[in-house]
Amino acid sequence: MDYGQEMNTDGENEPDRRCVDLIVLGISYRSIEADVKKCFEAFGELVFCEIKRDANGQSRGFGFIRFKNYESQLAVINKRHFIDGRHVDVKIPDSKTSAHEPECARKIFVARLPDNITPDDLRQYFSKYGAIKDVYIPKPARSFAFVTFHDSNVVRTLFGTHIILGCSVTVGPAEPKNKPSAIGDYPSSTFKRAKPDHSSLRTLTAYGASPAHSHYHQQYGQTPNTDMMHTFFQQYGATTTGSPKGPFSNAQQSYWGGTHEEAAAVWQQQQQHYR
DNA sequence: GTTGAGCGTT
Repeated sequence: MDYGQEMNTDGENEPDRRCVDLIVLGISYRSIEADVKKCFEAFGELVFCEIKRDANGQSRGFGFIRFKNYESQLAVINKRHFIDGRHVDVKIPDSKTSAHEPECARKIFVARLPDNITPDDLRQYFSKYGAIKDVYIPKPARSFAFVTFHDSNVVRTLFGTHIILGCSVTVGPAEPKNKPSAIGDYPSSTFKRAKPDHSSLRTLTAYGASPAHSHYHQQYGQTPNTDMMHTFFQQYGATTTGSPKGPFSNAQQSYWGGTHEEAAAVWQQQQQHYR
């Protein structure tokens, strides 16, 4: 699914100036794609135009369009237009930001947080990177927090170490909510070779990281680093003090072996061990 | 064969 984003004709690769699919509401059941197209092409070139239909081909009265240039999108959005004698509304679809993209994609996990840091502190610090939707700090404090942005694109740029109020904190991707065992959500094709070695703590730790790795891959298309794994373990209260090389030394190689089921089992042991 | 808030079979 690619609508030509790489063309970069109008700065559309910049996070806030990208064209997205727009929902067109209130289309006449009699209208066809050409009618919708004709209406919106007056504002700029479309790369996509579609009316949603049921199994019988009957229009469902709404559809989606996408412009090539952001200026065009700006011109039509949240305005009322007329197609075939009916007014239609154009909006950013809700499905794009909620259902289609999980909330955790817009969320960072902040670890090693001093207990005296407030939500306002975090808001103030991270707002220089992008608009913030929510800041969550558990009560009582547990040395971590979640910061949710409006745009998922800033998230991946923040992974690593940050200094907030003189304290070094670690930022990593947030795991899916209510799913510490959401290992089944990750593509098992990622893990298909070796068997995990239950005899070594190092391997246990490495396997425990695989959901985070996989999640990272799926969400951000990059290979996670040691720092990020560190963050992941802290999320679950695991002891990660000491050299980063410590329990993480063979994380990479182990990550690529083993199955999700195995990783899940080992992860359970891992958590027991650290209690 | 009608209708009129909603959210996308790929």
